[in-house]
Amino acid sequence: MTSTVIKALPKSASAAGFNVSAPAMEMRSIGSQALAPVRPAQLPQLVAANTMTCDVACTICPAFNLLCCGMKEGDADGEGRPATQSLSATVHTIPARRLILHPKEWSDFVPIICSGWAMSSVALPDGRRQIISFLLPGDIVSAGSLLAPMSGHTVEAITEVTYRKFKREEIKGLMFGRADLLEKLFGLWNEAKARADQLALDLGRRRADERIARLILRLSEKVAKRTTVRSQTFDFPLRQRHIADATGLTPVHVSKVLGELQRAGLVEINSRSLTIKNATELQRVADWR
Amino acid sequence: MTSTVIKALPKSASAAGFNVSAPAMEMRSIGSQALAPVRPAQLPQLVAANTMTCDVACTICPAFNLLCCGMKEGDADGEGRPATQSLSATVHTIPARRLILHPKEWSDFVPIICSGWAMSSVALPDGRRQIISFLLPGDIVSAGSLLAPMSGHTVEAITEVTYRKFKREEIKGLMFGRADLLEKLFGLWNEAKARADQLALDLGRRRADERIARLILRLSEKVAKRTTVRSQTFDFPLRQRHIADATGLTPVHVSKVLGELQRAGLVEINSRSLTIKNATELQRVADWR
DNA sequence: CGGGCAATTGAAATACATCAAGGCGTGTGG
DNA sequence: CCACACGCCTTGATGTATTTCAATTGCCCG
Repeated sequence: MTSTVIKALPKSASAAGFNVSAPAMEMRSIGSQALAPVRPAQLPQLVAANTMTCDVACTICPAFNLLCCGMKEGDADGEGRPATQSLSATVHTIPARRLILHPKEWSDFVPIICSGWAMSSVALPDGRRQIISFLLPGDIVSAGSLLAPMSGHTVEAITEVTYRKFKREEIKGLMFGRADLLEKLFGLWNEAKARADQLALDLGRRRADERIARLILRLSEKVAKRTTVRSQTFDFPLRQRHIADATGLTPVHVSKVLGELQRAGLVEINSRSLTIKNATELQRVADWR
Repeated sequence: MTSTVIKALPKSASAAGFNVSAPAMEMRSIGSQALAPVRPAQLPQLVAANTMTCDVACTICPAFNLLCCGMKEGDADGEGRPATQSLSATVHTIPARRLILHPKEWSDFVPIICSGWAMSSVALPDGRRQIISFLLPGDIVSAGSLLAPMSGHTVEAITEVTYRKFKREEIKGLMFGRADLLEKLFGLWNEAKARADQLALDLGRRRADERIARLILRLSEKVAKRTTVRSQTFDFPLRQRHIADATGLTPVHVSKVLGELQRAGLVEINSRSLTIKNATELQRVADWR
């Protein structure tokens, strides 16, 4: 695992890569040039479908909104705090299936996904586990972990993943006293809680096909938020085991239900990519909204 | 529904009643005497098993910890803010089965349970629903709702319930800038999220008997925190329908499993009260901790 | 005293899990 | 380059947990 320390999170630094698909990605040392204004226009033009430019990713990224944009807009209350400039992060790249956060670890760091897919789950000693959320570029690994080390969760890379680790204490120091940043944080919290509650509703009260269809639609929307190009096809690196652990089902049963959905022409999955072929019907199955 | 406006939440005001059991309770106008030091010793001595004195309740009550104790301890940073004194709340008493918070309502108030049992749930249009948590005296109706109106939840009284409604804006005004209060709030929030995630794990990956046994043990601990007297028997106003909606099961099936648990001599339920007769075995069934 | 909610119980249906076998793709070591 | 192992997916047969349906009882409350 490589690791590079960078200073702050300037707009240009995000050029270090936020893309949804997970290509073999190299670490770039962006420490020294961090403040040089690299414009997106100067970057390689690979804005293909389902590939996220840094612009879009940073718009979504809570870290960016909380820590950077918030910074600029926050000028209202006057002070150019030194804390702002000293916010540091280390960048890490890890292969698929590696852990980003161990369930027992009480880390002083807050990881934020930069590229690739990860998952956050809770598990029983006997191996049964429940995936709480899938993490895509721009996602904070558990909003709650921002201000207090919360554990019991396992965070694992699904594809190769690049992420930044911020020091919790620095973030806290920055946020306290900034009402606007706190407001944004509360927004994130409430979203996370609302999703958790919806998950409980799904697991407790919906049947297998509903759950799976809903998972697909949720992921589809989540991916869509991270891309400029609308498309019914997107990268889908999940194994059926992941779908099973997210929906509280068995891999075998997931295979059967997924097979039905495909035979019915609602979706199509091949070579790690998913296409929604009949959105309205899929939404009907999912009892969407 | 009666309603009385009181000022602040002084230690003595909690004498207005925090008890776990839900007797027919009358509103007491505590507005004018709020600041008179009514000592618990002067109250009727009904400290029976499972009856909570205001002392214990206030120790537990997040509102009290956040808004009152925090107040006193917070003297470290010097200022005696006027906001502190102007924190107001209305007290309400409602019968069983009445709603405290409507799913679509975007309320400007934060309710806190003072007596009785309530439940917080999310529901589907077709009537299926999932109980997210049971609320006992001292519980804030959703920690997240403290700082942003979060809805989609239905909060319903199970027994007759007394609760206070605080103005969100006042609470926010009080909390911002008080690092110690914010820390406590984060703690509450993280607890809530952790419970929600455990709930998802239970619903997704445990079987009926485990879920029910765990619910009983959780409630037992929750009640125990609110009483001074240790006892294996406690008030249990839940209908099997509530257990079903909390565990993602059917009332019929709850009846069967509960019947087995009772026939096996693990628990006993009669006349709205529950006794854990074989804790160790119940914990084994529950796969506890 | 009657009506409605709550709980119990049994029989039948069904949704999902488990078990088992085979195919397919992919990486790996000979 | 091939053989092989391994993980992943599929499919069918079988088992089981849970739901649904239905009938009965008790109880509380008007």
